Amino acid sequence: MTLTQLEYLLAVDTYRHFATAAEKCFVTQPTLSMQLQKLEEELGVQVFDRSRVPVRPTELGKDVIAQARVAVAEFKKIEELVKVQRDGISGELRIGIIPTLAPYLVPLFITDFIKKYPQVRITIQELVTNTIVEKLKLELLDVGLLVTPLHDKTIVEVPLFYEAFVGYLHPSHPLSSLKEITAEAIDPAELWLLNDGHCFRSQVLQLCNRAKDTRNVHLDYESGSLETLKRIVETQSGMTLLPELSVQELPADKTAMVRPFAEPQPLREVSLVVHRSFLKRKTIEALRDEIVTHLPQGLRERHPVRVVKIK
Amino acid sequence: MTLTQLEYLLAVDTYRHFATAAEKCFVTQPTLSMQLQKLEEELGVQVFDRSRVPVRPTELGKDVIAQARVAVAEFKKIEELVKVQRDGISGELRIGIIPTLAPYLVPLFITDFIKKYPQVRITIQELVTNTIVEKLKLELLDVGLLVTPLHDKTIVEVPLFYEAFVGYLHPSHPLSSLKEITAEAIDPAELWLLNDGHCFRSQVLQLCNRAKDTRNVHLDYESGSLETLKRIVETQSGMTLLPELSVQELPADKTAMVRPFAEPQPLREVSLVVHRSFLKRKTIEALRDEIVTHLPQGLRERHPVRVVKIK
DNA sequence: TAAAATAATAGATTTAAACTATTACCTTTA
DNA sequence: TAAAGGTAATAGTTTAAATCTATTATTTTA
Repeated sequence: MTLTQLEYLLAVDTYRHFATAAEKCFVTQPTLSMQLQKLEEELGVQVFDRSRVPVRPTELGKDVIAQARVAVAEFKKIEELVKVQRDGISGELRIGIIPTLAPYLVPLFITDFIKKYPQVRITIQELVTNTIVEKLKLELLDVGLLVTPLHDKTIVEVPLFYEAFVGYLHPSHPLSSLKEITAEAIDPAELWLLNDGHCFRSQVLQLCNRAKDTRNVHLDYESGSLETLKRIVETQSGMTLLPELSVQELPADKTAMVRPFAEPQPLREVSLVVHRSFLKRKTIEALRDEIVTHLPQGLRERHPVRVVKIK
Repeated sequence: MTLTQLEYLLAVDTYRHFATAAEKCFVTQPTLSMQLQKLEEELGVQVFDRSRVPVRPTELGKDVIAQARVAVAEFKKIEELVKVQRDGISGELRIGIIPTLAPYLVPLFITDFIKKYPQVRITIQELVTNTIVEKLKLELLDVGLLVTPLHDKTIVEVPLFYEAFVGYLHPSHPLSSLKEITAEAIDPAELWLLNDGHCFRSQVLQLCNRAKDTRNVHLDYESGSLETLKRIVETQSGMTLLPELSVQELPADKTAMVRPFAEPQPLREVSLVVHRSFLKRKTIEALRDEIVTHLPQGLRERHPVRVVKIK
């Protein structure tokens, strides 16, 4: 059994396709096939069921793959150790972040982070929660920024801050006359909502005591970005709920459309999450510190009161 | 970096000698030397300081070695996983056990264990606590049976039972007239003791409130085995302290020389200990179960009251 | 200072990993 | 139902690298 064989094994598990896996490993498909056969022969078990398309692990194969991921991760930490010692914080950092956080959180810290750690190459992908979790498990991402808790044992959550929900209302909306709003006063049926799949959607519905998904809320139109929702409220009518960070830098006329919730404000827990293998630890710790120090004062100091849980 | 290279690395760390390490890896010394050089070159750091005899790790090398041990252990678990699935509990099990426990504990479970798990090849070594701990760290032992706590973060302790101390007195001894003895009544200066290095010695001294080591107790003669101490008390005079298991199967005339402590009896915590890498998990769990089920009734059900800590 | 011990180096040999080309075996589709 | 396309295995060759034996360079010990 060699380290290379395990890497081929993990690649096949990740891509579920021999040729693709081989390409990602920079070898040809027969090379990968043969090494996998040798590995299976040595272990005395079939790891993949090749009779199905796409290939998939056997039952025992799943355990082997899981342990192989642990072993290979521990292996990589040896190189990491030496690298951090020699070059300081450096290397590639692949971040996955949910779309309702990205446009407001990333600008806060990104330039200073790049200035402080010029040796780090950052990749940022806007993805929904489920995709981030999957990619973390396959080691296609190093770290995720999203809303927790996830209730996933293979993922480690590091809470960063607790973000309030706020109302965003057209001046014509009945609740617009109030200084503060409450969950009870909101009719979920008249809320502009994000597409299904965004965790912010389910958080909002849950906040309004509508655990189950709802059809014909307002219209069939459902947006993929908070900015679209804001634009609709601004130029048309109705209301929507937004996360606090998205209304930080509004011009005065638009700030007038924001209504905070009455205390205790509903909050969502925003966390940095990593796979429990804890690769690139130092770099990720640097990222966490950099995000936290760049948060608006109010957010950094807030304690969790009523946190909206997803699902 | 290959798995083989790491194994060479660990072997050199374990034996601190290239030729010996090479032999244990079943390769020649030049092979091992070259692979280690390649590894060091690839990592870009010197792992061993060869200018000293015997060779020793550099500061950074120590970290590399520690992480390499973790990685290689996780690697081995892949094979273990498959093996347990295929063959059930099997393979080699190297047990280290302290001399004050071995002759009384091993006979209790060993034959039934061998009968139940014929696929397991057992090796038992009688060693003092420190040696067992060192060998566990170097993976020269799989499991230790000794008295805890050890206060060592790399070792995991699984308490098995709480064993009482008892007095063993020559009929002529003044305390012999009493039914029970107490620590306060014992003069440590007139106790027959084991050699220095045995944890039972320090436990007994601690029990009698003599934390520091004492010279000229009784005589210069200090025994290496409890059986010798017993024989001295039986045929000569004086007293000694013994662990409970060592007086389980005595003939009537000798049982008469045993005096238990008054409640609360002083107890020592006997544990199964393993390295935190948790190799051979299933086999070791089987061992633990087998030991516990073969304990004398009284021992198995006893709760810890006053436990004598070592050092 | 000579002998012994230890690790590094040189060069040859063996082993095995990787490549190209092709085949076998599915599934999909025309 | 045959043809096309996709997928992994197999065959044979080349390339790379791990290991071996023999020897040298250095340090330690007697």
